[in-house]
Amino acid sequence: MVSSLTQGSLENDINQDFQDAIDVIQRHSQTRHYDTENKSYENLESQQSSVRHAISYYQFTPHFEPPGSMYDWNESSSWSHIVPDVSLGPLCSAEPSVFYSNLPQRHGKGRKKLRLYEYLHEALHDDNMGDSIQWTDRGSGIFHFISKNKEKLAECWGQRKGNRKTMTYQKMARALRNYSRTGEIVKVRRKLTYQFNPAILQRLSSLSGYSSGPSSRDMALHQQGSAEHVYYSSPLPDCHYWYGQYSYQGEYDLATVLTVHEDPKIGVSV
DNA sequence: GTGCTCGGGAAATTGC
DNA sequence: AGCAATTTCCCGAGCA
Repeated sequence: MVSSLTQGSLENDINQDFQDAIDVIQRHSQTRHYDTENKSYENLESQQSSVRHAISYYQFTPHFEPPGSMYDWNESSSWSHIVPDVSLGPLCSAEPSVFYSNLPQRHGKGRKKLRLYEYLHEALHDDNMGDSIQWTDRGSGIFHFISKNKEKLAECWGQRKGNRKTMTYQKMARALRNYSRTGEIVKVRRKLTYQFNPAILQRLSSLSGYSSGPSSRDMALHQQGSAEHVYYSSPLPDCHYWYGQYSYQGEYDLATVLTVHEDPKIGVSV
């Protein structure tokens, strides 16, 4: 569904912005090499045991409403609009992110504002934010905030946006809850844990050059627990499948999440 | 009871 | 001016 939704209009819409994004990405790739895989490995390793315990948390809101008409998955916001203001205060500048600082400022007309979910995706690939936000399962777009430092990330977000008052995790979480209405990000029934919509994740990952596919560690983890896996076959790929999990599955099996992204039939084209 | 997290209503703010 | 996307404040609920 998303494949057909995204392809046509996306190509038309992105054009110049996408070219800009490529420029940004190229600059980025020249200036920094991310060890996100390793971070992901460590994270997964540390959480491997907790993952099993976590499964019981994954009881999704039965009243969750798929975006449907509310959210247009054709949305093709450019990546270049996430260019930082480079006006980060002491908190963030104290731990400068090359990712941010090397990006050019582009505030031309038609540039959309930086969205929170885009910032979070950036932060997930920012080593400096590794103590605030981490992937729980990168391939599935599940991430969690670190309780101890979640306020730091929130403050950076607030500074990035140039808010008058200090952003707090509570306020940022309120914005995240709004996403569950529109579908960009949904809350996972686990403490401080959220999940990107796969289509959004795929788009962000593609545009930023980060693979959203399962890492070898993911695969290893997957194989390790393969006996426990339940392979849900859904005739509806990507979004429908994703929403199906949230809407209809009584219990969320993390193994399913690890599985679904390995199914080539359930690809999300961008 | 307390602290933390979560969920959501509602008004205000900001940028396009 | 209208709208989208938050931001801000607030209240209540559940849990350890």
